[in-house]
Amino acid sequence: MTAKPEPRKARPRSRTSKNRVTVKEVAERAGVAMMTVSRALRAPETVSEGLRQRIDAAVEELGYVPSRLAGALASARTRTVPVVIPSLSNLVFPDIVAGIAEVLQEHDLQMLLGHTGYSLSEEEALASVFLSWSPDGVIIAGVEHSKRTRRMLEAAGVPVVEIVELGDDPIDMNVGLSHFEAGAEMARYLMSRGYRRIGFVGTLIGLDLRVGRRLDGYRAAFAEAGLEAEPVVVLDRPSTLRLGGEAIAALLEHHPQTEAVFFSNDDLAAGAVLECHRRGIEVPGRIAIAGFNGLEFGSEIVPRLTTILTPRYEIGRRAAEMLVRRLAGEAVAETRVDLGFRLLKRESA
Amino acid sequence: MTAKPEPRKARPRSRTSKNRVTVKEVAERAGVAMMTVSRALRAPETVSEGLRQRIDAAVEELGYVPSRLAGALASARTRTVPVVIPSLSNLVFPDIVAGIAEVLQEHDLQMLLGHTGYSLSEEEALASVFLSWSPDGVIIAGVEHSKRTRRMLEAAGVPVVEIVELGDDPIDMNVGLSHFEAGAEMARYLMSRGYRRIGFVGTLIGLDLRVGRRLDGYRAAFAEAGLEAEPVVVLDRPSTLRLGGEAIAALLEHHPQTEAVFFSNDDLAAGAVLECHRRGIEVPGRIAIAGFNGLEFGSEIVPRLTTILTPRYEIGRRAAEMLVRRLAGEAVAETRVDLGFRLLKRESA
DNA sequence: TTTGATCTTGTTAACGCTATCAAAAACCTG
DNA sequence: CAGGTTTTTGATAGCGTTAACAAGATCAAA
Repeated sequence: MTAKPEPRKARPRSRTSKNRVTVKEVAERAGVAMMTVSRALRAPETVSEGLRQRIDAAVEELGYVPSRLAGALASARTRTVPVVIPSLSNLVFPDIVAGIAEVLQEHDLQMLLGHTGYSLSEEEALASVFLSWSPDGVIIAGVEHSKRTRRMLEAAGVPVVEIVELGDDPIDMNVGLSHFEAGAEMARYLMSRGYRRIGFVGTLIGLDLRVGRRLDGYRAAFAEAGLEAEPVVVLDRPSTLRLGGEAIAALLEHHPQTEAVFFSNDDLAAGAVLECHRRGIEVPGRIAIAGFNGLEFGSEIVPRLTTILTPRYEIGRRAAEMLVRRLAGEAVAETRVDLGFRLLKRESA
Repeated sequence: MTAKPEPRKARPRSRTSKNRVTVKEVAERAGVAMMTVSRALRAPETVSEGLRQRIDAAVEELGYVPSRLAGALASARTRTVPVVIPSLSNLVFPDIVAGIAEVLQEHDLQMLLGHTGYSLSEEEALASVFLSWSPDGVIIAGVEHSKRTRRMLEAAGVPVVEIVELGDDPIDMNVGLSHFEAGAEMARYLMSRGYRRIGFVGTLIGLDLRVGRRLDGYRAAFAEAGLEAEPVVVLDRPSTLRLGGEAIAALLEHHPQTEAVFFSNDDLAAGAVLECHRRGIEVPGRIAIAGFNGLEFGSEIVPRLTTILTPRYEIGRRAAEMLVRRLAGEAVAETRVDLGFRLLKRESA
């Protein structure tokens, strides 16, 4: 009990997941130092022709695949950018993601996609997981997050781009459009067409606060014109065509004087148009219908959907570009980019 | 030059990405060993109440966030499952992904989503990147991959589930349905409705070999009945409603005797129905139209789309469940699961 | 009490890679 | 061709964690 025990030696063990080939083996095979192998793979031009060939051969023969895990840990760079979006089934996001993916790929950055299901707590959980992987940057939809999420993102010390919606106080960078303005614009347009009793139907679920913004803008425009926006129908389920159909049916029954309806997105609006078609209700004769987003199907149905086109792909690209520029150490002058929207005046309203 | 240089000592450096808080600091603060901190976080029940509290407090005070990178490297487990799908904009995949995500989440596994754009080489690149992150398992759409992709997946030594389509020689596990059978079933159904001149319109792009399978089955059924499937129109762009509309227009012009058309998916089919609507062409009177997948909008248009419903969500869940079971060390008896499909007989054909 | 079994805690050595810096080699230049 | 400069290559020490094992502490049974 008194004799100071000499330091124990833990015996080596084989913890290696499988018979993974490592740089060491490649180095031995090629007769060079590990470091030279590492260099030959990441910056071939810094290694002499001869060695490079020997190394490449060894890599090929051994079927060496570098462990990004180890590389990332050693270099403190993961070349990884998580993208947090609310939903995959909402066709708005694939377009955005496509834009992001394209740019990130060009710069050899790996995109990690996560969806929150429009839930703030999910978003928080996702952010936490993603950040624990030490990403090089983060792209996240929306400007409203839980306090903790915001704190984590700020503390992460990496570039963050909030997308889709423009906020007053972005965490870092922000690319999107004013959903308030878009809502107001549509309201003005509908009024300009002579409609007066104009309803609003939208899904207000969890994180999809963009809808709320559009409604706000919508109301503001009416207030300005001395009119009142009504009826306003708020749905609490994810938007589907079916839901839009049900909504228009209910609305026509309970508020028969309504002349036009602004739906919070094209899915609902198109569903309403289709429902009217089935019921033989004339659009826009009996009731005018407008949507939001400018998805493809809006231009295929009859009558074609009046809607607001959002620059989704462009938002994705721009966000990724800003991120990349920041990673390259360049200063990004404009950290808040408004990409606007376009009113598509078509036959449905 | 002669004196053997004594081993150089590289001086320590600060490579730490930022002022990251590490277990070490937490341990010091709590007055315990690093290992105890590690344990307290991963398996709290193995640490005594008192220490656990001190550790939790230290974690909280320091704002410690474990580095998964380091953890994964040390434990040779990343708790990560890449999911490789062809496309995000094809509405088929979000359903599958939702099923997968749900199960993985329950088991604390992180899903990494990647899309290939239906390109084999993209798929290969993606597989390579994902594997270099040492995932715990892989879920990948389709059963046809490049030789190298297949080799990499086999060599990875982790559970692999190929989904959507059933193959004869899966890499490991396989969940899906027979697209050949589905195509044949639709052909038989259309024939049973009395149609004889039945065309096929589909997009055959890159990796979407499922369409080819459906066509094969379709042809086989015709051959069996002593009829010939024609015309067969092969498109080389991604499916959209617009494309379906154009296709039906062209087909009616060049092959006016055609009585029915089987589209390779609902997008095309719905686009065709809408085009006919615009042109005042009766469906199915003048031309019957059938689709594939059973997406929502098929039941909202008029006439409702006759189609084949695929169990997408279920495919996702099942695939993830099999993967999880394998990770838990359980043997999975049935490694090839046929989840079938359902013919939805509606008004369009 | 003693002894063996069980539970907690700690020590050490990886995990597989790359940043850093130094040595060696190759290249100039007058 | 000496001396300086540039380019290549190499040795070492981490990156931040956890597996493996060992030692102490605690407990139960005898």
